[in-house]
Amino acid sequence: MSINLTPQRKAILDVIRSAHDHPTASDIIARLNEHGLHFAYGTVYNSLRYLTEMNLIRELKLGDSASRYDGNTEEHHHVQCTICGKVDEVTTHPPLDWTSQIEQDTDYAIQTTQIIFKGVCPSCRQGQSPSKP
Amino acid sequence: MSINLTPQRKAILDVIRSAHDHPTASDIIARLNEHGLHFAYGTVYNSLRYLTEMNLIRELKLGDSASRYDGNTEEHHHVQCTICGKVDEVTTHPPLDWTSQIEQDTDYAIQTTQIIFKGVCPSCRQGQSPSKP
DNA sequence: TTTCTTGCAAAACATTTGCAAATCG
DNA sequence: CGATTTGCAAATGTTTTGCAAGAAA
Repeated sequence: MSINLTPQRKAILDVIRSAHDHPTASDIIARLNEHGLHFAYGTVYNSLRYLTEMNLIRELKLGDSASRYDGNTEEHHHVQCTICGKVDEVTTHPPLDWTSQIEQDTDYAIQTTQIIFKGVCPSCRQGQSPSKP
Repeated sequence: MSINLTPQRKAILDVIRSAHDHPTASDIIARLNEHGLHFAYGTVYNSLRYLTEMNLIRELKLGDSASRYDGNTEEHHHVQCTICGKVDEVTTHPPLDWTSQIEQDTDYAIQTTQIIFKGVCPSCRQGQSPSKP
């Protein structure tokens, strides 16, 4: 079963790949609209599911109400600013024996590890009133 | 400001504390009903928010549609079975220098780390009928 | 044709909110 | 009294679904 990139799917994939942030479905629809493209909500969500299943994008569920989508399909993690909500990538990986350690402790056969850091990003940190412990 | 445990909040807290799983709001309402308690949805959600803010429980957003609630407020992580959906605790912590490593790499001031493992639990691995989460 | 995809609207679902009534100190 | 909390219903926001029409193989 090969990949069938319809014009809608291609346009959505392009939006995600050219995004520097991690857009939600609404973000994606807004950006499509800016380009004069008006797809139905159902089509956008169908396409996002299809692209995710085909491993062309990744769906990020960071605990906000809406899923975000990431054009980077390599294994990596994320850090989200608790002030502005921005999401950045984390390419540092946990120690190699970490997963087997968890498998020993939990008796689960671990398939994936999802790590989400929350903190304050550089620009929000600069905007803060200076307070030191 | 001290903690104001109304009968509703106390009943909800009791359900969460006596649960061995990690119940969702609907689970909690169902268990309250079994005890003859019928609170309004709004009240349950208000109470869950209050209890979370008071640090008596923790809200878990594991990427499912509904939040789960955890009576264990100590720092720990979670592993979820990809077959039956069961959630277990992970008490193993990442290396101590892990957070500062991430701070160096990302330039964020890290506040919290949330780690979610996904895998197959012992009973589902054995092919047994999966226990209800 | 047969299969897949789109568009649209409605439905599903978890959660929040507005407001009046009840409660409590 | 004044502040908080409850109950109810309606609203919100995200995502899914049913179905007819359209496109493609």
